[in-house]
Amino acid sequence: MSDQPTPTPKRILSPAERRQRNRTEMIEAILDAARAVMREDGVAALNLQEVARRVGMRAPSLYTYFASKNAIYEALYVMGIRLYRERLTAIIQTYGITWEGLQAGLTHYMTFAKEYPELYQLVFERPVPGFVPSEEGNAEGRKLIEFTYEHMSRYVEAGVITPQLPIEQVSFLFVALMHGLTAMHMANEPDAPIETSRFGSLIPAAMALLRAGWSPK
Amino acid sequence: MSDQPTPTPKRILSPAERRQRNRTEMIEAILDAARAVMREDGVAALNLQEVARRVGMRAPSLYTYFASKNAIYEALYVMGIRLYRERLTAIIQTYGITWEGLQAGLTHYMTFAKEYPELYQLVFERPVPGFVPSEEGNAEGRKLIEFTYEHMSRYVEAGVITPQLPIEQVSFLFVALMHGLTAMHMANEPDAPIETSRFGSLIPAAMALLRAGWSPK
DNA sequence: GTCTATAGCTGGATAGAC
DNA sequence: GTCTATCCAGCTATAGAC
Repeated sequence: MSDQPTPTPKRILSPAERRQRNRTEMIEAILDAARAVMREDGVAALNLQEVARRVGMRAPSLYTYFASKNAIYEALYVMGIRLYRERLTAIIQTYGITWEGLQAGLTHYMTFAKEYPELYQLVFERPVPGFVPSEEGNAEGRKLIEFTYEHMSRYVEAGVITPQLPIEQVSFLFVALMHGLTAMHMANEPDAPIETSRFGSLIPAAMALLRAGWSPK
Repeated sequence: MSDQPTPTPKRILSPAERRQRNRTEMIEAILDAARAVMREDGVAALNLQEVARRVGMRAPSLYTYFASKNAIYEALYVMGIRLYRERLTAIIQTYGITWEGLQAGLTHYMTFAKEYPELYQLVFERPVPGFVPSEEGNAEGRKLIEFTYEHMSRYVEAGVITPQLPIEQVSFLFVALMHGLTAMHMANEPDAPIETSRFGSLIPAAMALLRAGWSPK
């Protein structure tokens, strides 16, 4: 036996695995291209021929990877929800259940819209007439709503905010305020940095006002 | 001379005037049909052949009245802004500059979205990729913004609200909150009566909270 | 898996007869 | 002013050769 330490060998992929890997990469490339088109021309203006051109193939070849145009929307819808939730989870872990954490969590809504406008619109608006997420997509959506609600509850339980309204209503008001500020931000100065933008800079003010309203001591 | 009192005669319209009247009625009929299609299929799904069918003609004939599909969008955009402002003006005149007036004015935003969803979307969202209002349309838009701002200023001057923020920011926060609540209302229960709906019923609560935040005495 | 070819559809807009 | 006929463009999706 050799006393050379056995280096973990780079496992040679089987042909089937290699096919799988290439396929996965292709799917990612297609989704990336689709997102780029949606950003440039609008979510509803997604166009398979343009997507195909960008990944170096012809439109019919896309059907090897996605059953339809709607399947691409669907995949991106689920991706958007998961990405939003992952980022929010990371924020909570960084800040804990604190006033700063609440502010960061709210700011995240606008940040997400700015950084991933195509995913934001797909998840939080109805930009595509006729596109309705499948049951799988809707299940992800419900998970996000539940997550948001639980998230808000933790701030109340921890005493970070002491609202005089049921948590559900508090949650709605926060979401509505962020949704509205985000819409105004994206319509008027989508490229401005959030902290100093006209609408992003209102987030702390809004929070302070709301806190004063809820906990006037 | 006859001592019969001369009844004001129904003035006979000249042929040119009759043509003009018919034309005006036709234009109104076309706009009405277009709004119906937008409501049913989505603003972006407006379709000239369907509009023509509903007013009893063929698509090419529409071009006698409107230069293009975009011209129809444009006309409805301006109509939406004017209608919104007229209704708001009426509300102010009814209530005066009072707390109830402020609430009615805010509620009007959601009411307008519910009653005229196609005009609401056209004016306050960007539902049609590629449609940008002309200079005339934009001028109307600016007038509405200015009107809102002045409207809000009057509540401050009258002492109905005593914000500790610049009026511009107060105005933004109100608009953002209403926009967000309206989006949630229209996405979740567009047919519910506003006063008792999940999101419409939050309007007074939101106002009270905001007032407490601003005027904690 | 990728291609060409094409079906099949929709919809905006124009030309020209009536 | 309204029509028929048509152009033109764009797009999704499928069939079948390679």
